[in-house]
Amino acid sequence: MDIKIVDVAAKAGVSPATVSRVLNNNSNVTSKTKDRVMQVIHELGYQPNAAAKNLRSQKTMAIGVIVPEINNSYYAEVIKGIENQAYALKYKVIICDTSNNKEKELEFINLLMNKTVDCMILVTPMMSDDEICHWADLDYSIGIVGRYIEHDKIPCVYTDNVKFSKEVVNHLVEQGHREIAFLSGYADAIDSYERLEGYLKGLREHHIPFRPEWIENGNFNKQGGYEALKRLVEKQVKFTAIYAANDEMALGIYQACGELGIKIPEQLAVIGVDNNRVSRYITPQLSTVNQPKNKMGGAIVDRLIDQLESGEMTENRVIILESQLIVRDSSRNPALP
Amino acid sequence: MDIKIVDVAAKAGVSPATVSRVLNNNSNVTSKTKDRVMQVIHELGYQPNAAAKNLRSQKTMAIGVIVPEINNSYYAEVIKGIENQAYALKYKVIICDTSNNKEKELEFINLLMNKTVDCMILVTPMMSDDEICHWADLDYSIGIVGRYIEHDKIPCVYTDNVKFSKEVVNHLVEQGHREIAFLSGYADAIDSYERLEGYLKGLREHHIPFRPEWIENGNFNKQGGYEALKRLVEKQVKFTAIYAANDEMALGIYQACGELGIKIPEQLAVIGVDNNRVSRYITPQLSTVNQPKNKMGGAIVDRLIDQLESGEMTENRVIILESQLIVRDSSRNPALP
DNA sequence: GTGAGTATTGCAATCGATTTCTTAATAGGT
DNA sequence: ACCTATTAAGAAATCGATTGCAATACTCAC
Repeated sequence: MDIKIVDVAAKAGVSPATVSRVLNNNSNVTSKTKDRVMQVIHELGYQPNAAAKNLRSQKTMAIGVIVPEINNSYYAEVIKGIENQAYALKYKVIICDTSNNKEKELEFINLLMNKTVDCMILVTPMMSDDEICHWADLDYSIGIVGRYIEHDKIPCVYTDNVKFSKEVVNHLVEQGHREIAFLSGYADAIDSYERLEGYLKGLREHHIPFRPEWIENGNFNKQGGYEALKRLVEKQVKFTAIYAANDEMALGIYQACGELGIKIPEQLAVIGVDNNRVSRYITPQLSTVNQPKNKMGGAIVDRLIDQLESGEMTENRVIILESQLIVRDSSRNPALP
Repeated sequence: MDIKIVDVAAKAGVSPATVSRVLNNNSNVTSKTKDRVMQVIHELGYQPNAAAKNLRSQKTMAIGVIVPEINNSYYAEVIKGIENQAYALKYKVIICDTSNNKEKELEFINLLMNKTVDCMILVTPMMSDDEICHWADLDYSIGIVGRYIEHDKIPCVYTDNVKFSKEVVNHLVEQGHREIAFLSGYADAIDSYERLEGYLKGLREHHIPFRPEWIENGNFNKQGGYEALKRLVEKQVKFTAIYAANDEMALGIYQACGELGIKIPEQLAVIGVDNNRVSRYITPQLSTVNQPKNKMGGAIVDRLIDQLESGEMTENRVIILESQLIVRDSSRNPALP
């Protein structure tokens, strides 16, 4: 049915080898035969069979990407960056959405690494460092977005959670707050841990004694944020500001405050992380931290492909990109000038 | 380096053919040898080489998906539905983001259809019907999301743009409006055309004479919506309600109204399409039309794979899913009970 | 015009799994 | 116990492109 390289070869009066050479490296082919072959290729609309090509050349020109939720805007933006750079480098992108399911994640990794893709990008906050190192030890070519991994062979691109979390605390203190609650995400996600760490360091830098009742968990989703705030209020915890480990939970906080009649930012300052689309449109506008998501995606692709094609470790294994505190109404003290 | 089927065969004391049979159809293998082979497979951690498998079996178990913007929530949700169903049917998903670039789109289609994927899903409002039919005539196995195509071989899943647009107009009329503007998207997008058609039919049903100055173009993006509203006001067009062909443009309308001091919904009723995440959070809450995006993605996968594996056309080539008018504050007449 | 050297091109092996065709082994019936 | 029917397993061809090696054609100098 389909047209094969032998068909092209026959019609052009050359051998399949020559056709292949025309299509690939082009080394040592007369421009006359080259033209003739190209002519036939266009006439017949020939396209090389990818499966055969992959098998023989041991390359697929494909990158696998594993994300927890493709419809979450953070991951969608990272993927966008990956897509763009992959396209520029002539790679295809296979996306695997794990729905936050770790089983699925492992399954995908196994599925893809058998010559389905040349390398993989993990954008997963759930998997442990050890597990990730394990894959790399098996000579799987992988890159990580959003966290740091201590392993020679694994390029990482991320923003410094600890650093920006300290900045968040700093900002809240500047606005006059001394009682600052923290709303964490999944307990086993690396981001939760690091943002908590930054929060604690921030408190310490301002000599604010930490109180355990300030910390609640909201599992990174809106419902979790809503419930967490209600718990805090019910337990009569005293706090004038709250740092949510992502914007999604901050939305839940807004909802709970609405129901409880708590005014933002007058009675409670709120700040999130992610710079979700919604954060700019909600009232009052939500302060947040913006991460260069597109750039992170692009950078990891660059690094991985470079490593893949050069066959050796790239110079800058670890790339830390700057994130940016975006102060909006939800955390601004109206009493200050 | 990697473990191959012959290695497994050797260690298990059988032929490669037997190992293959154990892994695939399992027809005619003693449970004793089967167990032994499985044992060895696990010991060695053998995974079949996908490239070889694809070449020999002429199948890739992969679906290509072409979308204009992966970070647009509408497409992200459709993709999520595709991903889930593909996973259930053991297919992989290759995503191609065209950034609304038609050249790129054609390039991707050619790239993928050469045994890189078994079939493709186009979620593209830009390509013409003729072009799409052209691919199908070349025996490319494709499915369409979001529009109807007149072609035997192409399964389509969509919501009825005309129908819900009439409902939108109907709703606005019920709220007391007779002067209703329409904000279109790209002129060459099928959605723009059909929503306009529904809008016009809606006006006619209510015997409202149509005025050409009511129609503006906003290219489906926020900036376009912003500029379009300003143009309408500048031209002193009279209208008390506006139907934006998507929520994104409605956001632009909100911004323009804010600057011009136009109150929503008191002075202008606004309604969009898409049920964007933002629409629920913006003030006033934006009325919109919700499409079952996940379901659309899942349905097209079902249909395509069914067709692919049965080898014949599925019964329900055309699937029309119900969309749902979501009335919120932006279009509710405060004077009505 | 001849020979050395290089530029083109073809032949055939190869990538790793699947599958058809055979052969060997087992089961079943009388 | 013997012959047939059926099942289990192996040998080898196959999918379609790439590539090392061999062969031929061509160029140029003397």
